[in-house]
Amino acid sequence: MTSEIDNITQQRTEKMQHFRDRGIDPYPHRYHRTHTISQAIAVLAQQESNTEMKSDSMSVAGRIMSNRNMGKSTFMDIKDDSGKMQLYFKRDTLGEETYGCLKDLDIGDIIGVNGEVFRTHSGEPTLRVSGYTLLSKSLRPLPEKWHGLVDVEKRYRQRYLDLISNDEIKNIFRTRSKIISVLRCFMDNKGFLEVETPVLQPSAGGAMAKPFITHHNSLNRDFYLRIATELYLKRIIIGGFDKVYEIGRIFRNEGIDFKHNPEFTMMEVYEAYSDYEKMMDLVEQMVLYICQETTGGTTVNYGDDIIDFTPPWARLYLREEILKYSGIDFNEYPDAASLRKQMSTFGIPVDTSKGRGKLIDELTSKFVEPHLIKPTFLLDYPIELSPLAKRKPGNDQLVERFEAFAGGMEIANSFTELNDPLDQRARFLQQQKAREMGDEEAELPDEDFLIAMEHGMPPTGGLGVGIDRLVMLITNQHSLREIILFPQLKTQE
RNA sequence: GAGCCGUUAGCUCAGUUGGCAGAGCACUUGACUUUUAAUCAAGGUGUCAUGGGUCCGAAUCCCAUACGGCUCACCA
Repeated sequence: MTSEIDNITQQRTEKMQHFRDRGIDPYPHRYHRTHTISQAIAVLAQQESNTEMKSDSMSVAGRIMSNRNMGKSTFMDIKDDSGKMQLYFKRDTLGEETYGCLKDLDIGDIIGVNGEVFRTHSGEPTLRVSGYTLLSKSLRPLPEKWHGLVDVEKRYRQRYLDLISNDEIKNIFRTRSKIISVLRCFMDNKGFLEVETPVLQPSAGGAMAKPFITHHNSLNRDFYLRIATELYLKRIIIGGFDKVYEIGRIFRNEGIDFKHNPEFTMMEVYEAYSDYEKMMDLVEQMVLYICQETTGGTTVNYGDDIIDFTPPWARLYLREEILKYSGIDFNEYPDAASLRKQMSTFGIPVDTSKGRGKLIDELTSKFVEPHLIKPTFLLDYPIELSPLAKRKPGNDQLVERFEAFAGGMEIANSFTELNDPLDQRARFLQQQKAREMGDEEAELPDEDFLIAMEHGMPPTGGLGVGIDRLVMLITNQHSLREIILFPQLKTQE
């Protein structure tokens, strides 16, 4: 790009050529290391506590992170996935020629070294190098050693540099991986079957969101990237697998911000003969278990707050909480027009294309959600917002649905699943009307799904958990981009 | 999609009222056999995001564009 980087790359390319000139492959096929760096340091600690143990030669490998040349001796730091260790190269040990070739090594190169571990005067665990092997020559300079990589855009676009130079970043992604593995373990132990359903769907259903559209060439038709796994998982329940879950990538064609990435990871769970009450218990147990297995405790720090996941979580009614925080009782406004009018007298700007459900949703996210720091269930949602959920007995306007919140974010959504095919058909029709009124996110009718349900679906509890947001909570990160390795950014140029 | 802020060396950052483009790290050369943000001496390094404009003169002022951040809108 500029002459400077060309310059550095050219110098390093020349150094690489020096190795070739000496008959050394700068990119050898393999290297046998006997220990990781943390294992090597552990061996040193063993030797120190047991003086009869003799120090054996061992080999480790890693990336050179710093280089302190002192003339006839040289110190380097190398880093592998397990940690960091100092290397001590001495001319008297290596011989003049081998020692002299150190000048062709650079920060960023990956090397293998063998020797014995010892501790320097200042207590630093160090490997006294008796031989080294270049494993990969680096042609570009690393970010600055002290400040690391700070530029947020570069951190996301060149995440590998972020991982190399900012150690704490790796821990976030280790925790993310652990959370998913612990979650899987939890579900498996509860007897749930992990299944996979199509990402490419002829019609995008199961949630209210705009889909991505793609094209299948040989079928010559468009497909949608899934916005939810719901309708396929329910078909599986109908098929007789009583407890299923899927952890999968979901795609929604919407704006990007600290809480939203166009692709994100969600777990959906369906259990026959369960309902939303039992799903609340499941969520409480699940999140507590994940927290304990990943942090060792029942609480996490999230910003200035401490969040305790110990059950039971607060179970509050949506209507009462909206009333409490906004002063509006949506029961008094049975249609969109009257609710909209009431909201505007409260000075809340309202989009006239929104139906009653969307208005209630807006009241929730604007007035209630920010207060839900402690783990909380909000119960009983308006029917307009939930075309796949079963009505609340005794109240035709509400469904048996909850959303779980923590840290001011929604982390789970669940309902007692609608299994009455005639009601389901009517709800789809209602959604179609909303769509004709201009609601682009209304649920699309899915005839194939209706046929499935007409064969008989057991009473079922369903649950969706936003894995990314759960990871944000556990790792105390306040942007999705910090917990997704490659967050979506605009392409440059 | 709207508003505000940002973009200067490979990295981290200064840059005064519009008057020669700067530092540290990194890099090159030299000294140094337990250093550790090693130290010491010397050296090279720029499309000041991009494109226009104002001006004798622009990193600096104005306009547009790109990308990013924050706030809002939409959403989980």
